[in-house]
Amino acid sequence: MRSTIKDVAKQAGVSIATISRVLNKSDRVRPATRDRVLKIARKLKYSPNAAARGLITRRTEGIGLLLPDLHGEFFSEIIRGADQTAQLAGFHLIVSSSHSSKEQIESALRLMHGRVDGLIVMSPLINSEILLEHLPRSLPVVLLNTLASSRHYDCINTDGFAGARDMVNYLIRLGHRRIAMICGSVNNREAIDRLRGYRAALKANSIPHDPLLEISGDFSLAAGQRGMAQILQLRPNVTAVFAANDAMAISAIAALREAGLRIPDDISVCGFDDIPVARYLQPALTSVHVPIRDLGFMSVELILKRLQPEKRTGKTSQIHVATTLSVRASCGPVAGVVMSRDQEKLKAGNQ
Amino acid sequence: MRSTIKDVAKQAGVSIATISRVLNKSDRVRPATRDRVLKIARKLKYSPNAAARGLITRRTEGIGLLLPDLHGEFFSEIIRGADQTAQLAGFHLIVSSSHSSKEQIESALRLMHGRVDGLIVMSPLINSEILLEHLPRSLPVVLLNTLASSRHYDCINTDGFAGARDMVNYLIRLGHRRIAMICGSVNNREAIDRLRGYRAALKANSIPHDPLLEISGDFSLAAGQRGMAQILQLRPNVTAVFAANDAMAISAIAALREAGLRIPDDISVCGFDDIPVARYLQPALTSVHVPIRDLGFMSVELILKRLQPEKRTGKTSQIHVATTLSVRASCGPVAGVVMSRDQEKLKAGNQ
DNA sequence: CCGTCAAATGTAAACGTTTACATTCCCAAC
DNA sequence: GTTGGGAATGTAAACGTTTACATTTGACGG
Repeated sequence: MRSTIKDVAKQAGVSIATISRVLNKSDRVRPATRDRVLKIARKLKYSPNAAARGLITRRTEGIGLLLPDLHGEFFSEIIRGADQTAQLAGFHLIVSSSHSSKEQIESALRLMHGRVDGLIVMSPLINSEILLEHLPRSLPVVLLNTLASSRHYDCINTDGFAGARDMVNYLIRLGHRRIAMICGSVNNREAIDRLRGYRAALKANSIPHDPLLEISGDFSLAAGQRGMAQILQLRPNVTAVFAANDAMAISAIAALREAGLRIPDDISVCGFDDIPVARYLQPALTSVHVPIRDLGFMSVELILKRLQPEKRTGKTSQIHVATTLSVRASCGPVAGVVMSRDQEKLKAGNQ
Repeated sequence: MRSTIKDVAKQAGVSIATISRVLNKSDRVRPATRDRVLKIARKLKYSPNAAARGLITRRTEGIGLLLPDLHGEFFSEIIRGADQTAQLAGFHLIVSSSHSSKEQIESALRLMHGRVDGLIVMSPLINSEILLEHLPRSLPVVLLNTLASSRHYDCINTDGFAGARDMVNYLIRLGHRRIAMICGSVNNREAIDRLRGYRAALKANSIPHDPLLEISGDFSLAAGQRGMAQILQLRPNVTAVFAANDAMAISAIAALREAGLRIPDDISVCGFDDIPVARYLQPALTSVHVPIRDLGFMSVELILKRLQPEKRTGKTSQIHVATTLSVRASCGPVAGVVMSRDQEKLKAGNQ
């Protein structure tokens, strides 16, 4: 049986209040007493019961992290960013992944009650009203890349629109006109943003929009392969493929290789997210860089801020995370076109 | 303010005990009463406070997951496997990453007290005694690929020794004699096992052991690149490189490409773990397959089993997880050697 | 030697549940 | 009509803390 505060009190010959004082604020207790208590506590391996303490203090020192069914490096980088920040503040993370249905998110939120002081919700898929309706009113909440972003909550959103637009603009400047996009999951906020950015860039460059070039996908490795198979039917029409995330870009490239095509000579491919492994691929993957770990870091920071009593209320933060282009080797000038000096420069770009 | 059981009781005109009965086992309460209570509970958005309940039931329905500073897909697959299993049983996961020092693991374990019913510890780095000493005696614990594996705890260990040995045997059968290994972190259990497997295979095939071919590394992307740079000094001596994990294999391949070498024609490369992305790389990566997600899954299962009162004590499980070889394109017969029919078959292998 | 006061420590209530035990209720059997 | 008994519900203790308030202690000035 785990030892309790009473055990320590009995052995030390003092009351439990004194133990509590020693362990917390050291609210003026005689040094001799303190030392004795500390020694006995250590001997008994005493550590306060979190439930009991949480009950009375109304603080759990926990932060809930609700994630969608994320795969790969994106997922782990978010968690690592969040956990590192939380740990520094003495908080822990309750991670819950895979929410798609109303019931799942409901039960996940219910689970969090009484266990966390704040909630980070990354829910690009869930219908806005359902989510907003079930969000606790009593807890600080951060909405991360969530479809239902609202003025009433602190929000962090990566600018998928601008990122995608910039990437497509880059492709266009390389001479590409027939650019396909392998899309993310339907109803996914990030997928929608990125698709919008793609369309906007085409429009701004007076390139007619061709629905056939918008290939459906779902951010998974398998989807990239399927999507590319579909695109290969359109070849040699298509000279560049923009995948809505890196995972799909990676498997798209694999499909291309299998078909005997060279990248970027025959066809250019780029991704989105710039996961750590992107720069080490063959060819190194051109991608829209998202500061993934910072997303987790900033989310926790926002929660911690709200936990300070004086910051409890007040205007919500609406954080816009900018993306940058990581230009690497997987995109080149359109095949058969002589490179202009401009394009040479572009291709050299940053690492 | 969040509503409590008292609020519900008052509105429903019954005692709090009845509310509790309705919400828990439905311990014979009149249907009319039950319906009334349920309706009011829903109206008030009541959900029981986890801390209060945990205090009295001594159950938190939480499982602690202590992970080392893991990167990439390995990390996320473990968590996903664990979380999915936990969710099905109504449990949640408290994830804590990054523990290297004694203090860190101590404080992480302290944090868990009163918050979890069981603990999964993956701690290949920590000194055995320190870890074992701080493990709670009162909680079910599963040691996952941990250096300090002990008969007194349920343990799950992937057979890194056999996996590495098999891989090196495979390379030898392909004709390789000068095989370098880029190692994992020093003092890391998995790194040690894999290195032992490498040495054992060499010895069994009467290939003299060359310390120069054991390159230090730490499982990170950067280390693979560094390691390969080191190996390139030895070329063309070395015909195959075995990286202790896939991340290092990936960046090793990148370094090789940068040096203008072809894989596997000039040099063969293989990894360990077989992360999901491995099969989509260029060339597709030959790797030792580890059922990563199952590791998380099985760990949670073991904890849940121990939580059943009748299974509380009893012989500990010592689970040995076998690896398999995922033979793909990144390894081939040694350069300049004519392929025998045997080797042809080997290379064709399974996908 | 007493009264005063601050410092040190103790006492007990509170947090929101669950649950053993007590009570009430109602109906059936005598 | 009384009694017995099971079903429904209520009462209160307990879980392990924190903390407002009460009490004890001891030093010191008068």
